Amino acid sequence: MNFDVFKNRVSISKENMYREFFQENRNRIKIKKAPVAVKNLIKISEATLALSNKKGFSAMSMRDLSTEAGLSVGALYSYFSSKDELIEMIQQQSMRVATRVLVDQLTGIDDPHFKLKQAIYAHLYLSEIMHTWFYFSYMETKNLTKKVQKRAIELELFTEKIFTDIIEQGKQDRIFRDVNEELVAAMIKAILQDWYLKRWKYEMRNVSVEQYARFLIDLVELYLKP
Amino acid sequence: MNFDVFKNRVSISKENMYREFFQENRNRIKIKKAPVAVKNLIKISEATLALSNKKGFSAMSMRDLSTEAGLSVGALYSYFSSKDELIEMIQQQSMRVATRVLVDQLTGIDDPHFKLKQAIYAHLYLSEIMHTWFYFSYMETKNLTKKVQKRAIELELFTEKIFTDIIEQGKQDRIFRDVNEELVAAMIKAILQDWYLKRWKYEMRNVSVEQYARFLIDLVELYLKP
DNA sequence: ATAAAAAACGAACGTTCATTCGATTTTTCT
DNA sequence: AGAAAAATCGAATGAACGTTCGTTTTTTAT
Repeated sequence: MNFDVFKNRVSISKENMYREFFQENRNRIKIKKAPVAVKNLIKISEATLALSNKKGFSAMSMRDLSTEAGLSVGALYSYFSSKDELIEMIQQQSMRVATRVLVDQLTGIDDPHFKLKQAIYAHLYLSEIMHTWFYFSYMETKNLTKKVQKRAIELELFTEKIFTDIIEQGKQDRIFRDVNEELVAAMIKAILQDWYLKRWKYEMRNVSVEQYARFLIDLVELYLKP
Repeated sequence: MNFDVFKNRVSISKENMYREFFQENRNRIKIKKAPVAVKNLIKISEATLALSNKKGFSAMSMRDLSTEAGLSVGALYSYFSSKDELIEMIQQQSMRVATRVLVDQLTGIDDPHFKLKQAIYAHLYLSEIMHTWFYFSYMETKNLTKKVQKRAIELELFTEKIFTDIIEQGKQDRIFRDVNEELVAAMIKAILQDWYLKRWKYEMRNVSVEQYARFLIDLVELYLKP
């Protein structure tokens, strides 16, 4: 599976993401019209992630955000009621999309070899499409509210469990050798995360997502071979 | 090599570290007496790393730091002239110790198998001893001054090159098979970093440093076997 | 014991922050 | 076209920030 195919299949339209989000939060958001709200929610979300990833969320001022998003400071507060709520909003929205895509990509697949491969591709490609959010989530989680931290940790463990389960299944089927599946899963996650955390390095060296995916799959398959 | 042996061998004494640092920066630091300065520099450094790792460096106020370090705000400014300089000071000090230990541990070793093993142990054990600084360095670098960022990137590439060089040597000696050494080195670094970035996870699961080191060494040796 | 030197103190300063809200502009509806 | 509703604006507010500096306390040297 190559990157473009995945991108199309998933077709995460930010438009759809935020329209759905707006419907569910009509009561909290002061804006009435969906098209206006969706357009600005996207601008705000992208500006927040861009600024946070550049100099850190707590160093990002609302004046900075106002400039970057092209909205007045007052207007920003029509979409959320505090800096903390802004983050909660972005996190809730992004986490939902990410988990939905991951689960969708894997349901119905039984063969551990294939499922493992698919899980790696899905993770990697997803982090490529939603790069700014993945990076933000990793780097800022510890600085955010307890509520947001808790959700982030749950996601980390949830995605890791996807791998643990696949490996366990493979062991039972005698397809994989007897390994410590928790350590292998943690190792896979660490390598997946390095891709979006050290983008500058891989770009510098002209390593493509596909190459990286192949490398990781080969590594894991070799390690699991009975 | 187990952790305790390493710990004794390198004997990174904070006392010595900061005494050396004080001697070199007598002109900048307003404090005259070495014992006083060293004692407080250690307190300040540890308090800074603890607070930053909990809620982020830019969210840490000088009043917070004053409380945590047990020194008045005014007294803090006898040791550095600005928040930025404080970080530069801590980084300079820690980076020097880290690189010195790594280089010392590897000079004189020729066998690629053994050198690779030693490099992994040294990295892992060092990050265990200097955990707060490694964590801080990873998480905060992007929020700091350009000067400090540049030094951090250089260190990342320097330590990665240690691995690239070992693998290259092993390939030439026909001990390792023909692999993309840049990707393998990046993978090793990612796994090494995961150890100090996700400590909570490995503690939760009772994984020891030695176990983790063994796992990584086995993985790499298996991957490199001709 | 006392004076001088060193260290620590913390209120005060000017700036920047998140957040608010009455005024203004833009859009919608008749 | 004009009135009502929706959206945007940005100056104002008070709290919190990094940093300074005259004063007080502690240590050192005589």
